[in-house]
Amino acid sequence: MQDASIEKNYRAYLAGNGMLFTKERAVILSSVLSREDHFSADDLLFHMRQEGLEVSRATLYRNLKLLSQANLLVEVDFGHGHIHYEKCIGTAPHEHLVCKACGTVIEVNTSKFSEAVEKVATQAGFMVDHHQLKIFGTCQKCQAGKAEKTNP
Amino acid sequence: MQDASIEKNYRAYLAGNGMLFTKERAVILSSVLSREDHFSADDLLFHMRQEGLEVSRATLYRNLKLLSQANLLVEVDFGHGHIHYEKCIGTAPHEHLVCKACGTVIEVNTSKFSEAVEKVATQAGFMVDHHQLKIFGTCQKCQAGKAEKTNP
DNA sequence: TTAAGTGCAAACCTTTTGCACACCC
DNA sequence: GGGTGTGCAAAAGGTTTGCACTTAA
Repeated sequence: MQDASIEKNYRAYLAGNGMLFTKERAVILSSVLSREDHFSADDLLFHMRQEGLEVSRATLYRNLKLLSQANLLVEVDFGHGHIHYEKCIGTAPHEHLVCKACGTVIEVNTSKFSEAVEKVATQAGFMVDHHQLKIFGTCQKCQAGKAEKTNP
Repeated sequence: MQDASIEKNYRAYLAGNGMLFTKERAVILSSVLSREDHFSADDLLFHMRQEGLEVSRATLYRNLKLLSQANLLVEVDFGHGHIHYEKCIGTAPHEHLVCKACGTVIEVNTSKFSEAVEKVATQAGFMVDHHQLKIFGTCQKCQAGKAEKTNP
């Protein structure tokens, strides 16, 4: 889906819920759509400020929550002490490998799990919205003892 | 594994790292081992106090982290704003279904995923320690519209 | 004896909230 | 115009930390 049509959908979502499409929402939406990685609220704020786009921290948090509710973002937690966000649209289904030694998050493209997830949940009468598989362990670099600690 | 032998292992782990086996550590270990569910630091503290077992909050946090490092606990995050802990030993492999409406966490016993997880990770040169699959959606009760909001 | 651990209280950090003002439709 | 959103600053809530005191080995 193109960004323009995502914005159109978002406007419709907002209107349908009696909410306004403000300039702050426009700016936040386009900043979010421009990111390919997973990011924290702080990351995003930092990058927005670098580009001269000013929104308050409170507004950003309020809107990240809203975008999650609108299914444009998912919240992910890598145990780094804060929430990470990830675009839903234009992102291939993938899972995360989290290195306990250096903190790196590796994405693995796979759709194998999705059907298994669906099956298991359905057996419990559960209606699936989305899932998160996180695999914790040690990345290749750290196994070789040559990674520098990053803390994304 | 019996609790006694777990304690023995833990003592060995501590000794091997130049750490002491204090009475606080003994009390926390046995409290943790007595729990079958997932619990927050605060849950545990509350229950310990009900049983007249006093440790300070700081000590509890320090020791929960230590128990995780010793692979006796895993940290899980259900997006409830705080970490949950879960015993590693004596717990069947299972995954979590988290209801977005009422917050309930349902456990689903399955070992199907483990081999798939292993395979995917190995292809990325990743050494698996443990994994967490969380499935977000709506539980049966909430689909029927008859759940009262709990926030575990 | 002495290095390691504990308790306390204060600090931290991310996220949320109350309120007055601003803005979208 | 009227209700929705924003910014600010303060609060909240879970978790961590500095420091003096205690304790295991």
